[in-house]
Amino acid sequence: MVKFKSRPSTPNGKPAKRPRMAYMEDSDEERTPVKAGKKNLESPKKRMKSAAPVSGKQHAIQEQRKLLPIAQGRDALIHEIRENDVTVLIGETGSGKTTQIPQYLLESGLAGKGMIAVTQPRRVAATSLANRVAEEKNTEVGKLVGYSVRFDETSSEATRIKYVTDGMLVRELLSDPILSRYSVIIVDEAHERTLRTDILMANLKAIQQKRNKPTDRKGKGPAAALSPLKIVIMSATLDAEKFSSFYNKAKILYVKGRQHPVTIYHTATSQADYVDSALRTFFQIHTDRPPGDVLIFLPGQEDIEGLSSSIQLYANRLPQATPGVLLCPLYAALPPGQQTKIFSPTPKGMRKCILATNIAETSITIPGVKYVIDTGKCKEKRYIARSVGSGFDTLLTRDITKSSAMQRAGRAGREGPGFCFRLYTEDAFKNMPLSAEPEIRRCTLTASLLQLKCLGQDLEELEFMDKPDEENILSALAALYILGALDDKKALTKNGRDMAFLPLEPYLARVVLAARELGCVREILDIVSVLSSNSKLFFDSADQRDAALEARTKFRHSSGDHFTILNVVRSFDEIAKTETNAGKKDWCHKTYLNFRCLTEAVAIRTQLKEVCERMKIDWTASCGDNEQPVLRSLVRGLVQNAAFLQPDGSYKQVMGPSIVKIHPGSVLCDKKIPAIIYDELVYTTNIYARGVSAVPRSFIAEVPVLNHRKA
DNA sequence: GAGCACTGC
Repeated sequence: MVKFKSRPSTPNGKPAKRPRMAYMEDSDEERTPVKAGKKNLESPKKRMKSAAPVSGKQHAIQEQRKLLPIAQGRDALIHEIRENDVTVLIGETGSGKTTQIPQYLLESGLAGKGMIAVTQPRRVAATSLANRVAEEKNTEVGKLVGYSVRFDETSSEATRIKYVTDGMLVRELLSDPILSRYSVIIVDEAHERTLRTDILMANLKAIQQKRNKPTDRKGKGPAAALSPLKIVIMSATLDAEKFSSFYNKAKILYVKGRQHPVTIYHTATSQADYVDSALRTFFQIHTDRPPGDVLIFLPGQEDIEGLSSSIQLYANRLPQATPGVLLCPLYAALPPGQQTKIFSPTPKGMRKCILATNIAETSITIPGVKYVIDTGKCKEKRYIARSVGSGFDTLLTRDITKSSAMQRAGRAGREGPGFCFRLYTEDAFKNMPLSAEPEIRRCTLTASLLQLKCLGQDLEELEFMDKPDEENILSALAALYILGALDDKKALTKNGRDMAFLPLEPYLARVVLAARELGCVREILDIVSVLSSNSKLFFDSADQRDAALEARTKFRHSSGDHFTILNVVRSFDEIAKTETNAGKKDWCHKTYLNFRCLTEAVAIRTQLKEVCERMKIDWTASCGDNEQPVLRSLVRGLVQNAAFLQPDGSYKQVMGPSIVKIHPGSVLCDKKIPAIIYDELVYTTNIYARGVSAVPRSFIAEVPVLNHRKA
């Protein structure tokens, strides 16, 4: 039995005055509430009438819009944004800020002749928001309202509101450094502080200084013809002051959300085994509480699989009268077919139990959840910079942050009053950091540094909300130098510019450029496309491990994972010649390959071929069955990731001090290979090299930069 | 002997 404190507490840790407190409702912060002001431009009624011919569905949509919490503050919001160059808007979940504000700004004429961009950290968000807003505007997406994400652009000359991924806008800087097409840029989900959001926010500050300078508008300097830029930063409640002070004390506005009350319980004592506590808590809910689905937050796949089978075991032993349990695991690497189960309605007399990673915190909203069990744990990727180019990523379980805990609790109150059981004490909650450290402080900066170099900027000089770590910058500089993207004066080389032009990680871009010299671009594009796909090529869940290994043996290649990938892609291409989409899917299913990964890889490859053509790279050049050019190309990009076998069977980095092991998922695991190169190094239970190939030692020695360093 | 989540002309 897990003991929870009998008195529930509020999500932000303050004692509950009322037993059922609305999520995020109380706060002592001084706020500028947004209310319908007197400076109304037009009455709400008039506004709705002006919309296109009103069908029944349209009417319902417009009625719904009027009911959104943000609707009553419309005119005041427009007024504030008109008066201020930068506005920080804090909007709680369900306020409607992301769909409504762009429309308000357009309707008020505030955008002038320019476009309104709304940035999102995730692709799905950008596309689905554009669809939603187009529907509200009673038009097709791609006309007045459009979107732009990688591989998928739906916008036109007529587009005035464009939903884009933040990465897309950063890319756009390369061709249009002052983002001249836009008159308003709305940065949404700014609190997530992704690397791209931070780079964008730093650039926006500089761009606005250029575009809004009064002296320039009088006709002096190059900015004379520039139209001013409005910036709106939108975020969840935390960190408002930080955004505001970054933009010279920008005005902060608050919009209320619409969220059902969530009652929160903390455990009385801290729990040694969070998986076991989650198991007990689930059955306490299942036997004591009324119907409603349960969402359990766990750090990763391993815990999800473990807890899932324990729950199944105990559920089978319950008395017949107890409702059945429908288990739904949910993590990114799960085959999509098994993810859809979550959205289908819970069968009568059953209780759905969703076991999810962080993916359910922001990316996927699950209907019907009434109870949340929060283990208080997550996994975090963190780059450890080590002297010259020998850093590695860690992926370790750690405690979550306050903002994450609040987000998780909020997932219980989407459709009605809910309950959140935190498997940690109230003190533990109070001691959590407010929000996660921004990515710019904990991720590899190599790709961003290269992009900035192309803009004539530098990580050291650009003004960021949080400064990147010195060691991390040095490590990125070293990496780019080794790849030949920067010269010894830290200046961008021709090679570097070409690398930035390719939509690939710098090291993979270098592999493609090497393949150009060695005449094996065709093979390299096949490999690189899979490596830069988001999803994994091979599925691996505990229950089907042996069958999967068996089905895949025909792809295994003795020189390692890169050639194994090439074999898979070649087979898939063969199948694709004759099979329909369903046939390809079926083939993937039988061989335990991820259809999504291969589909994405094919899209990336197509894009890379187009880019190659523009760069005058012959992508049809092939080396046939000669493996040497392919391995040489890989070595050129992965030279930092080379390791030699030691007498004791371990591997030692060539350019760093670490002892590494070959990841168990690699085809070269347990093999004794004199020299290897690898895609990445991840520290979990050991320092593991993932994506490994065997290469002749001489290939590593012949890379120019190593000769340099010896000389 | 093992894989949090995202993104890109």
